[in-house]
Amino acid sequence: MQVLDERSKKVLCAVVQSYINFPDPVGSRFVTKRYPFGLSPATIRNIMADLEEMGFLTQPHTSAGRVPTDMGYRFYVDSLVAESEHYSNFEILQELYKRIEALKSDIDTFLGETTTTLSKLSHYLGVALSPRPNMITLKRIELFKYKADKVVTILFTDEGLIKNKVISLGSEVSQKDLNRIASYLNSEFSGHTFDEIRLRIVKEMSKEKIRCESLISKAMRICRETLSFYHGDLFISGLSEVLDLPDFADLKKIRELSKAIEDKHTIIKLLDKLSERDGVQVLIGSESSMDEMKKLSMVVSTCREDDRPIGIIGIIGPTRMNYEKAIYIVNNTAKFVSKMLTGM
Amino acid sequence: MQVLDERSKKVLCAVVQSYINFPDPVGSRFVTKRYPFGLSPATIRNIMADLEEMGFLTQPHTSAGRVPTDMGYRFYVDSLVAESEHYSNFEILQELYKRIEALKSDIDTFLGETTTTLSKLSHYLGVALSPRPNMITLKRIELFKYKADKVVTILFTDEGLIKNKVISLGSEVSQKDLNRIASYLNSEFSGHTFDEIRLRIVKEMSKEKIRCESLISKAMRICRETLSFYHGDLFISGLSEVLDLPDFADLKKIRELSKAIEDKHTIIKLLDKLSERDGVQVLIGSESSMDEMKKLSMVVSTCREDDRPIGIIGIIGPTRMNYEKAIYIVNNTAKFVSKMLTGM
DNA sequence: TATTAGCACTTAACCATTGAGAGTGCTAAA
DNA sequence: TTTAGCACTCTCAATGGTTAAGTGCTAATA
Repeated sequence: MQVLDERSKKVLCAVVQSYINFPDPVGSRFVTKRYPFGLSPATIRNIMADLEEMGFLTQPHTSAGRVPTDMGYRFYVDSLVAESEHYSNFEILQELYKRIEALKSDIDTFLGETTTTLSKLSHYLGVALSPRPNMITLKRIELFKYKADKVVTILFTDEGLIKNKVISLGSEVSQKDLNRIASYLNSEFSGHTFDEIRLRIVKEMSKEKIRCESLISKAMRICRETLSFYHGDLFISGLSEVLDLPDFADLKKIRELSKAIEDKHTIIKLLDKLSERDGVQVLIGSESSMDEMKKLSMVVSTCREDDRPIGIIGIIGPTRMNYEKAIYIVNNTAKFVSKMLTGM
Repeated sequence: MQVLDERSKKVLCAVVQSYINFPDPVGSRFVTKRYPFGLSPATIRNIMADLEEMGFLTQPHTSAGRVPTDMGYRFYVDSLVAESEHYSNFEILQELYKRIEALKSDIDTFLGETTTTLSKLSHYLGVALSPRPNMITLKRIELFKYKADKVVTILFTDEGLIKNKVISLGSEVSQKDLNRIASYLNSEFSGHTFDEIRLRIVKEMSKEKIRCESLISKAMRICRETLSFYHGDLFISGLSEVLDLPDFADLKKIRELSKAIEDKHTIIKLLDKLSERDGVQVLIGSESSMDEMKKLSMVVSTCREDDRPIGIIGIIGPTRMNYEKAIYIVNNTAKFVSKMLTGM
């Protein structure tokens, strides 16, 4: 790929910025007016034609202005990061602190509320994903007898996540036995990740198969069932925010979006992949190589308590997104949430 | 209000039914074709004019067919109930059983999944509301020390709802003290509804104010905080289903709907009101006297375990809803869920 | 040689007009 | 009391002409 000279870069960024602020294809004349480079529309036209040839811009139709491609957005975002954080907005921070500080509940509702905060601040979709089974470590498990043959299991994790689940055993078990089972499970599995535990259980169970009704095999069954459903919860909110955007003026786009939201699967997969790296990450449109996300971008960041990742939060919006603001919000929210959780 | 003769009733129901099946204003000619009453279009026209005068039908414009008003739908629904359950659809039931039977978790996820089942079956919005604080009775409370000055409280209720919450105390408390607090709370509050407990706490605390740091006052604070957040959870799903309906072809309507969904408050209030009565209930459009619901109808039913209401489930759709099918689905789902929970 | 002014060309968006189609209300006949 | 006939109303889709915006190209210019 050819390298861009300084002037082309400036024009490209101007086009992207202008389009982000105002959802109409931007023309050469408009650029000269708004960004006084000291060049005439004709020159800008030439530059824009080059940029189009290189794949940074496109025209919706012959006689319209230009619109950034995903590649164009990518260039813009990268150059944003390069000149680090110019953007700052004290009001947003204040609002953020106010909203998040008020929440002191379990991690799940905390993450849920964080997404609404993100969406309110950004006017895009707020998302959050609690830790995946390979990242989450068991702290303690408690078992309670509950009606006839049912057992309530409660999982405490190092990440501050608490999960409960009702399990139906085939036969009745006394609370005393449950206590023994629980202490066995705690001694065996405390400190291990869910994935590790699952693996161990599979191994143990094949060994244990012979003495089928032993307490251990019951313990294994309980533990397996408890963990089986856990896959990390996805929180999304703010649909009504994005519906006001001109990008979703089209019914078809709204349908796509709501399908993507309801499916969750795709988004979880993406977030999961993104959670491997640290810091704020931006994924633009087709970069995700998911068809459902073709017209959507994500700005995400992992939250950590000390060194432990306790979830990933972010924003989903149209590719024509205010990346600067989104990055600012996500970055600060992630930092703030991390701090809150560490202190919590 | 005038009383309808048999013929008018039939015509009215024909119009409503036809409009439900096919979202175009229905004309006199169409009625004669589809519903062979042995009457000519002209006669039907006269009848329809009468029905319009009485408020059962309207015309979108002079030369269009007629469309039911909320009153028209109401008449139709009432006459449906009168001739009891004609409708039956074995496939739906099978699908229902298959979907719901697979779920054996805690009530919350159970209700959540039930809403998606409802929406998938009906192609409308599925909703569910867990019991309100005045209906839910505490079975047991457990307290665990969790990191520094934090306490995890776990509520067991008779309804099968298990809730947990992290509470930050100002000062550190030993697990031993927590155990004492828990057993105190259990002996005091077990068997009472959340609302009753809240009331009791307020009273006790004003009494207790003098001995501020006593264990009892700590217990009260913990219990109050635990209960304070509980207001019954609302589950909604199936937005992408309703977006395919012609009733929501308009962007403005979608916005309204998504605002209503996100607000939750309105819907909770409505469901709450509806949960007082038993059996399937239908609320049509403006009958709710909520502006947000002007164009929406609800079909709901309470679920009970034995005698105890354990939530309310239902369907939200456009006023032009297939009430017969919706009633059928809601009714059977409620019954089935109740049975599942009782057996669970 | 790089930039710019000028101009012809393209296209979407807007507007008014038109005609077809559907359905009504009214009147007079059966 | 019901029905056939007819004039009237209104929406919807198609049509065509006009406008405005923006381009690409060419020739002139600094």
